[in-house]
Amino acid sequence: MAQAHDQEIRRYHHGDLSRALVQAGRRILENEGPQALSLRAVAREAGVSPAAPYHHFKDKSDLLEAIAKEGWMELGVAVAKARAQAPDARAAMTNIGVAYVCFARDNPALYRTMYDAACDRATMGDHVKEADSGWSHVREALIDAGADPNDERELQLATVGAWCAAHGVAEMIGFREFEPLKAALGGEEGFARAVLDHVGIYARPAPANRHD
Amino acid sequence: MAQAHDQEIRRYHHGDLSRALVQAGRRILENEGPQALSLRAVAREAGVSPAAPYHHFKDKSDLLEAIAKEGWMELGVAVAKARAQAPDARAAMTNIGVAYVCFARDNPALYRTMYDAACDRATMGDHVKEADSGWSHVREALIDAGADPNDERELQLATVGAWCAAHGVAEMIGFREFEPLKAALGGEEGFARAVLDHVGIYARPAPANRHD
DNA sequence: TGTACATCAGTGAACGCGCGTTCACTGATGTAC
DNA sequence: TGTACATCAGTGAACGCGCGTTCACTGATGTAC
Repeated sequence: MAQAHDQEIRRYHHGDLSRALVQAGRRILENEGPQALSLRAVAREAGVSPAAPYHHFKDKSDLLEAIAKEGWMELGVAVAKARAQAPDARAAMTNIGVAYVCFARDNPALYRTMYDAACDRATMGDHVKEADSGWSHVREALIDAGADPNDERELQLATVGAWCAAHGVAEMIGFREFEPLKAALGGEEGFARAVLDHVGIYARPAPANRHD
Repeated sequence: MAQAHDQEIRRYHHGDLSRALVQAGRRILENEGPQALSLRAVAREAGVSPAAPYHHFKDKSDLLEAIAKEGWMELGVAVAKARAQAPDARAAMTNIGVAYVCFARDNPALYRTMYDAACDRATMGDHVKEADSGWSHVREALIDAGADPNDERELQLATVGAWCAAHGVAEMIGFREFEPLKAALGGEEGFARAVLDHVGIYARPAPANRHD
């Protein structure tokens, strides 16, 4: 029982099929793209009958949500790491933006699935509210960078703005027409940094110290 | 023959099926969303057999491209109008951004289809290069607003930045978690304006007049 | 002006496909006694 | 420690569905003579 996770031999009872299905789904996303992500394909990839997933997920979209959720968590980790490694508060914002874009670039199908699920439900999901989520890291980084923590509206606006900019760049970065510009700016990361920096995802200083 | 376009009576030869199919597709998008947009559904909606579209489009994706192209053209028109109506160059940028976001909000399924087609091909398409495209209007509006027309890299960067910001806002604006903020900012248009303004989609002044 | 005919733009039936989901089932597991 | 049994987590066959695409066809059109 305890060693079930690591064994390659198939047994009738899988051990942790729920997790295996999510991983299989991610493998399909990576190898074949979002349009190949069917329930049957996931079951097939996990080496299990088409009916098996129904013991773990209500229906197809329930499984997709689980996959998306894992994506949001990993995005949160990437953002947290980028933030932690920044030398100062302003650099933290840039780093976060670049990390966000790189996550989307490195996991394009997963990223697409995450947003598709969000769009279908018209909500980003509960994950944004959790501590350690990408969203809350952006928010805190903005405070670190001088945003007024007492001006809730301003803070929300800044968070949304930074998020939108990063999302926009994430979706544009793959387009061929930007190849020359990317090359001129030192690759995709340089491109992302330059665009985000140009647009300006940083905090506006709080009113008190605005006259700088 | 001449009056064929306006007649309701169905004749064996349709007259302008190509155009009718694009319109049917848009009707489906509006009423049932992107996932309902199958070739068969479009033919059905146009009142024609499933094989008929093949006389006008190579395959399904060819039809989708035609629908997307119409979307890009209309987006260009909306952007042009917003730009033309602005009192000054800076306001033009904001107006363009808001118009972009409103277009996406008012035609969500079409907008999605436009970007999906673009992502599949990894290119935004030739439309961006045309005069009167949304893209070229943004570029020109940035020059009007003080961007250095001789600094091509800077100009491209500014255009990409503004476009990314607008796209980001367009995709975020539907999420429920922003309802309170939208309400506080006077609705969706106010929200879009505030976020775009906060992020800053404007031109950086050319070096010559940078010390303002 | 009339007719023969090539071409065009439809039809409708059929193809094979993969999908999500359900169902009755069965093998494996763990627990109560 | 052994056994009976409830429960759990699988199987595999089947359902109906809508899809993209192809095919031989036919009705309508327009043009050459």
